[in-house]
Amino acid sequence: MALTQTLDRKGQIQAAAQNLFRERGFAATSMRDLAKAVGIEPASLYSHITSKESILREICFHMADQFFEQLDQIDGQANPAEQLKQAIIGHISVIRKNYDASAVFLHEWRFLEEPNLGRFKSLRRDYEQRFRAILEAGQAAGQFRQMNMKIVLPTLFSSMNWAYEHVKPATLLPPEEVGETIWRLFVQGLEHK
Amino acid sequence: MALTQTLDRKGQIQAAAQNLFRERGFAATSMRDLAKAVGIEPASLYSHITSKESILREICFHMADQFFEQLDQIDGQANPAEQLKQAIIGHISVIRKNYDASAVFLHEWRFLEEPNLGRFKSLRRDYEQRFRAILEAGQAAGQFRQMNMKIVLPTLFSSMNWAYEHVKPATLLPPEEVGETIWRLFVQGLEHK
DNA sequence: TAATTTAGCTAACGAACGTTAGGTAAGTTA
DNA sequence: TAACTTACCTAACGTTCGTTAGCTAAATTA
Repeated sequence: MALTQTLDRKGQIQAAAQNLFRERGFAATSMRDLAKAVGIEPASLYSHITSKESILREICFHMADQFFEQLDQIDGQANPAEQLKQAIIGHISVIRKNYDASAVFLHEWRFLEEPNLGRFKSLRRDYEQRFRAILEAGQAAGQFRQMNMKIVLPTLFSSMNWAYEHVKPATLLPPEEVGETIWRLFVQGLEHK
Repeated sequence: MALTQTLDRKGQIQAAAQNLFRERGFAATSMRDLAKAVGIEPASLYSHITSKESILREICFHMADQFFEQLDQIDGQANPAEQLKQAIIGHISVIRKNYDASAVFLHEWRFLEEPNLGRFKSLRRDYEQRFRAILEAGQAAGQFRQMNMKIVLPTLFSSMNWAYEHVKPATLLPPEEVGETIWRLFVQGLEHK
């Protein structure tokens, strides 16, 4: 990440780890790679962290916190379509603000060890349920058509999560534009009315 | 995959590798893990393959072949919306027929070494262009609304590619149903007309 | 049947892995 | 100033990594 010089050592390690874990994956990144990126000896990392997995753990759970915080800012009075729009834009904004960390959150969580792995999966399930509730409210209110939620829900998440895996230029599209386009695609479809 | 007993050794190695690379990732799967899954000694693998990367290479390019074959079966006379439907269902069918291998294709290709990595990326770009051409034909014909293709195209691919990463029950939904639901979502949207 | 190939084995190579032990020199606190 | 803490170092630990060398016994071919 940028502005590394303003971070303390712990922060530098986390930032470098986010970047390396994103680019090469957790398993293919060695502690020696990480130490080199930070500019210290491998053994010195252990003055600041307790294990390789602990770095991954902090990245994953910190991202989870941010996704939940964003959900809490949705207008509870708005109609389902409007709530969905806010949730989509919020989700994408969190990804965009944490380019490296969100890729790690999305792809590398499986290298968490128990009990963290179980806790993580549980949080993820809760988060998905919040989106499901919005979609079902839309159906109950007659605003959304009846569709198989087992398909629509993962499709929505896949659509929101693509942002991290593309090259920088594409990801520089403003989150509001990406979010609104995906939302319009989902609500109105490609076809002219 | 099932029916291992009907495969020759090379085929068994490929099937086991597809499964392990999907479940743990390429980097976190050792040749000793692979040998154990096949039931032979690690060194014996090298009677059938030339390197760990060569296994990955065969998986990735074999999947690429299948995706392109599927595209060639689309009805060139049909209108863009119909062509899109066929392309989506075809893409998802290929994934479904190759549950493990498609996950490897989608996630582990970055561990290819040059020049295979470059060749792979190029094939991928070509494949995406074929979908883009269908969408743009729909816009040119006035059937699809004008939307930012830099967003719509990756959204479409993300939507099609989720199938592999979910637990078995969800993936047992028939490809036609998944494909048609995603297609309807894209063309008509969630909202009632 | 003799010669060759195939498919596996044991053993081991050098390199890289995550991590720990133990020390040093500078900065901080009592 | 003396005691302690912090942030790093060098050195090395035991393990695992992908892969090779060299062998054997069975299957195949001449």
